[in-house]
Amino acid sequence: MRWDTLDCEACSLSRTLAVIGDRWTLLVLRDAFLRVRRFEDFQASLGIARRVLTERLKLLVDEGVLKKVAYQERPPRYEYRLTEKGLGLYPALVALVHWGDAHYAGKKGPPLLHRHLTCGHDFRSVMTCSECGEAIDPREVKPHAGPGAKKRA
Amino acid sequence: MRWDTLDCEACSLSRTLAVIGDRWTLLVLRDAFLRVRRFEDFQASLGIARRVLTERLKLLVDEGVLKKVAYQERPPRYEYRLTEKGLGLYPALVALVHWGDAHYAGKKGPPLLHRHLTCGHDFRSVMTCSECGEAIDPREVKPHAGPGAKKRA
DNA sequence: TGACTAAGTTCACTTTCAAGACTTACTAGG
DNA sequence: CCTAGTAAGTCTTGAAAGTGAACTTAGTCA
Repeated sequence: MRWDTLDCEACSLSRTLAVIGDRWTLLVLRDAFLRVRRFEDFQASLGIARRVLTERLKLLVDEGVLKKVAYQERPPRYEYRLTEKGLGLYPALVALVHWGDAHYAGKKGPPLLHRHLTCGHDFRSVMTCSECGEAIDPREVKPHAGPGAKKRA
Repeated sequence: MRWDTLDCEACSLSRTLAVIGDRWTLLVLRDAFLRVRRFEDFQASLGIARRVLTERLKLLVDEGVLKKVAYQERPPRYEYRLTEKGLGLYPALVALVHWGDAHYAGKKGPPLLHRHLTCGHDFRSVMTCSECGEAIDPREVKPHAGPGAKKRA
């Protein structure tokens, strides 16, 4: 299988990675969640090749994860903002950050904390079941084929 | 910044991506969660270059996400199993899958469903606050510097 | 008209990946 | 002892992606 055919796989993870799985894309999204919006600001924060940044932003816009919005008309200047679809990636992003906190924080502790404004505390993400509200233990999950599964011969 | 210096960044997402951000790694982990264990089985499922698979498995073992265990002694044969650290990636993985379900499932629906054995239902993941138990809305989160933040000049 | 800014695009080189073949280690069985 | 088989790699070549820096474009403003 080739990386550039991931979007054709009957697998939601493959299709997701077709959009956000290239190098730097999740870090671009991290910055978008930290309210970075302009090309130069993404570039300054990440320090990556400008062509790579251009390509990542374009794909995210094409897939509706970010939207390119004019913030000035004379001359026309653009910024990139998260869409609802893009906001939907937040749980995955925060879960990755918290996993990194748990395993790679170092002696000083995590570099970034997340304050839940609703209750006023710094939080860790807990993944719960949409049906019963319990925290999910991967040992208590059984994957099974859904309607979009590839047919077995 | 170069991709191969991500682990040196004062950012948990960077450090996480240093471990799981290369091509195919999350798909290797997907298969591990689906109980694929042997090299040939990963290779058959993914269809990727054998050298790439070797490298991905090695890094995951080196970082303690998978463990390489002998399942036979004569001749010695190995399989790769998730560790507790590896199980900790489950929330992020499932969040990515459910995001893909929401946006790329197609007409038939998602290819794979997840049955929560505790309550007997297929579930979607809901990320909640560890402190108050409410579902997290990214608009109600404020990131702020933690103890491991890089010092400002 | 020249300087400036933002947002790209281009170039030469390096690194990573794809595809397939090949190698190694260690049997089991004749 | 030899051969065939299996699992898990390693190697080679060509293609694709990424790096780092310079350059270009568009549209101002003074």
